[in-house]
Parts: sequence; structure tokens; C-alpha cells
Amino acid sequence: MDQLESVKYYRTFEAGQTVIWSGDRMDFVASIVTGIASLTQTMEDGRRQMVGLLLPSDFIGRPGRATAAYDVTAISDVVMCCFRRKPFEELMGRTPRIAQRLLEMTLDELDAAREWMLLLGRKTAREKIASLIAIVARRDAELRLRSTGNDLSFELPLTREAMADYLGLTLETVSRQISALKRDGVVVLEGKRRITIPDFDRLLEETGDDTDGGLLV
Amino acid sequence: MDQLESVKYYRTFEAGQTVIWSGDRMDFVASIVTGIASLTQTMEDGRRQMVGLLLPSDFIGRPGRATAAYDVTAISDVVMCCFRRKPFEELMGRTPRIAQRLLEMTLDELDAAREWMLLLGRKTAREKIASLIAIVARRDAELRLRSTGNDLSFELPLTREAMADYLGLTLETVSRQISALKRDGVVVLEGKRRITIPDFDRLLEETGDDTDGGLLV
DNA sequence: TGTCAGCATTGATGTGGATCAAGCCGATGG
DNA sequence: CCATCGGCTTGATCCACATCAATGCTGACA
Repeated sequence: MDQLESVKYYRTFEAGQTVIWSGDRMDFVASIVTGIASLTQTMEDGRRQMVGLLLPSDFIGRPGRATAAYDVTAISDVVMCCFRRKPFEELMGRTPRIAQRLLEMTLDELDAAREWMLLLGRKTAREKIASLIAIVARRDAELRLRSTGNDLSFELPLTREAMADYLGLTLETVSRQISALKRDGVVVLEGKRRITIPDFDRLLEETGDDTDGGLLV
Repeated sequence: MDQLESVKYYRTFEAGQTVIWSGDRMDFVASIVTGIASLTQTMEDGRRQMVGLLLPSDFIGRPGRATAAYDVTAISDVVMCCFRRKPFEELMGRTPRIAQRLLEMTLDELDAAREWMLLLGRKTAREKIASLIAIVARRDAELRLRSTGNDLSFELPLTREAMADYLGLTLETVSRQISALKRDGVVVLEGKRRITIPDFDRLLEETGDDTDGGLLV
């Protein structure tokens, strides 16, 4: 099926490939099927900040907007499901449920962005790293439908550089702080990517977040 | 009209007053009529980060959520227009236009949040201050329906402390950087709050933002 | 089996902004 | 007219993180 003809089609990207550049014309919206992608902004001198982390089922693009506002990059190999924008917008006009669902998702993203702003503005490097590991750990647990019990183990899907872009740090600082958490027994590393968390509550203490509120805050 | 009875009612707050605390029960949604309010998150040890700046017509609260996720504080005197949450949600279910409008607004806020993340994660103190002044200047120009010509002059609605919370800085650093911009002729101060911008493009150069893209980026 | 490339770690040093600590200014009230 | 108080400014010092610079590890490929 030709992707120029059909309303819905699939595209795949290899790890590291750019899906779209900020400012490019974008006549589709999409949703991640498998893999991880990032939304980043770049300043003229090259400073970079990740502003969104896209996981399976996350939405890409904005109805009513013809131009990409951010760089979208595949972090792992990615499969995404695309809809041509115009038909999608028409469908959205006819089907209120879609707009409502999209509103839900966008509000969740906004909450995540605000949590992220606290991290960027006020947390120390160590707290940032601990927070990121906790976030990834929770995601991982969710995806595998496990309870968030103790002794989690999972693969870090991000390079040190991607973590730095996420956290507003340099990759050297990321590396040093991970080493420090390892030294202090908060995490255990096997190789560079596989992480085990012997005591999740201990990790949470390191994040600086309110712990007693739990997931509800 | 009793506000416990009616679906729609007005409330006023004085500058500095807290509208609602994070975690409080919240059975209304609202919209700012006049004044400015802030959304902030606080860590246990008191570190604070502003995560939203609410201006006239901005929306407060989240349909389907019964608990406030952030502290809401009146920065200036504020009048807001409240709707009891349940009736509002029912109305939203019956009126697709409302959900669509809310989606629009939420997407705009998400874009603003992402711009803000770049600022928090990667900009220098000087760039942060310049960015904030540019943002407030544009807002002010919009409100007064002026073109964004040169030689703007307006009242800064935020205290140094509120600016610090917005920017992820201390109030001392905010003060120093404003003094520096003044010394360098980028801004002119009359008193502590009134700012004149002799050359808006010069200010934009200080923000670190892509200038050639203009408002579209 | 060497070597090369791409991540990651670690060390030495520098610096931007935080912290601690005095004052300053303009409004408010006795 | 002075006292006071909250917001602001400015100075001295400190430190967390950036920067610059080697070096290590692992896997791909000739």
C-alpha cells in the first residue's frame, strides 16, 4: 500500500535516525507502536534540551499545525503508525471521543512536563539522575505489568548523552553521578546499560520528591 | 447568588493570597478574568519552582480530577470565574466544541511548557532574565493590542522572588542580572517595576532564542 | 587478531550562580 | 518626622557542575 495514497500507514526508523526536524512541513500525525523517541529543542550554538520522551502509544504531531515544532529522533528502533493529517482532523471533527481522548493525553503530558520543570529548575545533579532512573523504572514496570515491588532490574534505554539532554546536565556529570549512586549502593550496574535497583524506596529518597504522597501527587 | 448553589460564580483574591494548595480537594474549574496567578510546586525542603503563569482567559483545574496538583497563588489581585466541576464536566460531554477548545488551550500550554524547559535546562542566568522580560513584554503588547514595535514600556507584574521561582534562580541572581542588563543599556528601569525596552531586537539577542524564525518557532 | 569507532569513565581545573551577610529605598503608620 | 518593614541591591565567599583532556571498554569489521 502506497503511503501517499492511504490514510493510515506505518513507518520504521533505526536508532539514532531523525524522524523530523523542527520547522519541517509535517502533514501527518502519528503514534508510537514500538520503541522510544525523543522531542528536543536546539539553540543556535548547539545547546540541546530534550522536552519530550515518547513511548509506545504516545502521540506525535499537533492537529491544526502544519510545521514540526521540535526535532523528533528515534532513540531505539521505532515503529510508528501515521495518519495523514487532513483526514485525521476531519475524523476528529466528526468524532468527539477522539478529541476527548487527545485532551486526556495532552493533560497527562502537561503534568509530566511540569514535574520535569521542577527537576530542571531546582533539583541537584544527583536528584536528577535518581529521578530519571525512578521514572524509567516505573515505566518499565508498567509496560511489563509488574507491581512496583522491590528488586527491579531493567535495561536503560538512553545513552549518557540522551540522559544529559533530558536532565539539563553534561554527559560527564551524568556519568559521575551514576558512578556515585553505584558506589553508594543505590543502584547496581551490569555492563553499562542494565540496572538493578536493590531497594526502590532508597532510590526514591534520593529523588528529592515527596515520598508519602506516593503516585497521587 | 450563593456560590454553593450556582453553577457559575466569581471569586476574588488579593495579591499574595493562596487560591488553593496542592493536594486540596477541588470541586470547581475556573478561568482568570483579571490579574495574574501562578502555579508552583514545592519540595519538602522548601525549594520552589513555578510551573505555570496564569493570565486572563487562562484555565485552572482539570476536568476529571478532584485534587489540585499544584499550589495556585494570586500574584496580583485576581478575579476568577468558577464553574462547579460536575456540571462543567457534563456540559463538556454534551458540547464537543468545549473539549476541542480546551484541547487547543492545553496544547498551547504544553508548547509554552516545553519552551520553558529549554530555558530552565540550558539557558544562562542572563538569557533567562532576558527571555522572561521578552515574554512579559509580548504579553503586555498583546493585551494592549499594540504591534510589537520598538520602545516598549510596561510594568513588571512579578516580584524578584517570583521571577526567581519562574526561572529556577535565586532572587539575588535575578537582581544582579537585571542590574547588568540595565548597565548594558538593554533595558531602562524607572523605579523597580517599570521597564522600558529601547530596542526590542537587542533584547531578543540576549535571550539565546532563534531570532530569524520569529514567532513561528 | 588487530584496529578502529563509539560510548563511557575518570581526573584536573575553571566558573557561574548559590549562599551568607550587609545595606538601601520607598511606602506606611505612629 | 522618624521608625519600621518588605522588597530590592550589592559585596564576599563558596561550591556544584561545566569544561578540557586522557584513558578504558566493547563490539564490528578487515
